Amino acid sequence: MILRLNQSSGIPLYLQLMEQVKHAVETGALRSGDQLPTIRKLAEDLVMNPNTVARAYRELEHEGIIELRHGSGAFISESLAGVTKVTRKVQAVMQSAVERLVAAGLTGDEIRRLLENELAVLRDAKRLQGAEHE
Amino acid sequence: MILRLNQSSGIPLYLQLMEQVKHAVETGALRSGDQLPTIRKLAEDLVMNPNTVARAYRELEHEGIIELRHGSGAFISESLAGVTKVTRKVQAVMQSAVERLVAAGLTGDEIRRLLENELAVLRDAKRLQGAEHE
DNA sequence: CCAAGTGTGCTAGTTAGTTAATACACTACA
DNA sequence: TGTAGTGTATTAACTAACTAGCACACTTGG
Repeated sequence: MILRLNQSSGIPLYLQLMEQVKHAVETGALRSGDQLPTIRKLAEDLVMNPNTVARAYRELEHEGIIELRHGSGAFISESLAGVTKVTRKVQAVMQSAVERLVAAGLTGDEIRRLLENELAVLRDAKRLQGAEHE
Repeated sequence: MILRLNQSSGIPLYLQLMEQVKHAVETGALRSGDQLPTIRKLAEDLVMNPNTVARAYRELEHEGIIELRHGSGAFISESLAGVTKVTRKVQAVMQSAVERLVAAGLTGDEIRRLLENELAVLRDAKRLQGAEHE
């Protein structure tokens, strides 16, 4: 598995790392039990501070994507077995929607706004049902 | 038209203002030619610095949503006439997709990631066609 | 032509987020 | 059992974004 960084993109390095690991998991390039590069090793390869890699790993663990074992290393979680299949179906839904929107001439930003509006509507609806807003 | 702010949400005030103006335009609460509140007036009503309102207005102008006239005030652009009808259709596409995804148990964040992935795929596809990345 | 009301520009203070430096604690294995 | 390799924790420097203060410039209407 190959990880790359874009130092000048303005996107935080630790987020770039998280994104790439997630994407690798979703596409199947990384599977449950696979070991990730060591914090120090990866930091050296990418010429960055180990703390930054550590932060990416820590947050990935918090999201349940990976598992950190103290003296051993970082591994893809075991509980992600059936996830990819569901992901495929769900991806199809989003893909079809995005294709139609792009065909209608919308830009990425406009599509994002559309989604945010829709999510806002749902939040409002929930609030009216008496649910707590997180 | 009523504008409100959430001081403690962590979302920048000027973005909250922009969002609400955009939403009002999309829902038809504001129409082409309508005058918006004065920068100072709105700043006073909402207990914030006029510069923050000015920033929101400036960026809305840059996006073509409103038009600023120096000694006069701020007005909704004239060129937004047919926009809302297209918006309706396009909203329906997104709404249907989001409903299905929520029904599948996905959270807002997960749906956002799904969209970002899809947009990334499109960007990559375009790049391979030789198009320039903005 | 003047005065009140409008948007504009420049500058600085404040804050939150990101990254880096350094020292610590746990685990595997010879 | 000790040592090399792993993740962890604390602190500080750096950076970018947001907001505010204050002075300027344009327009309208009397």
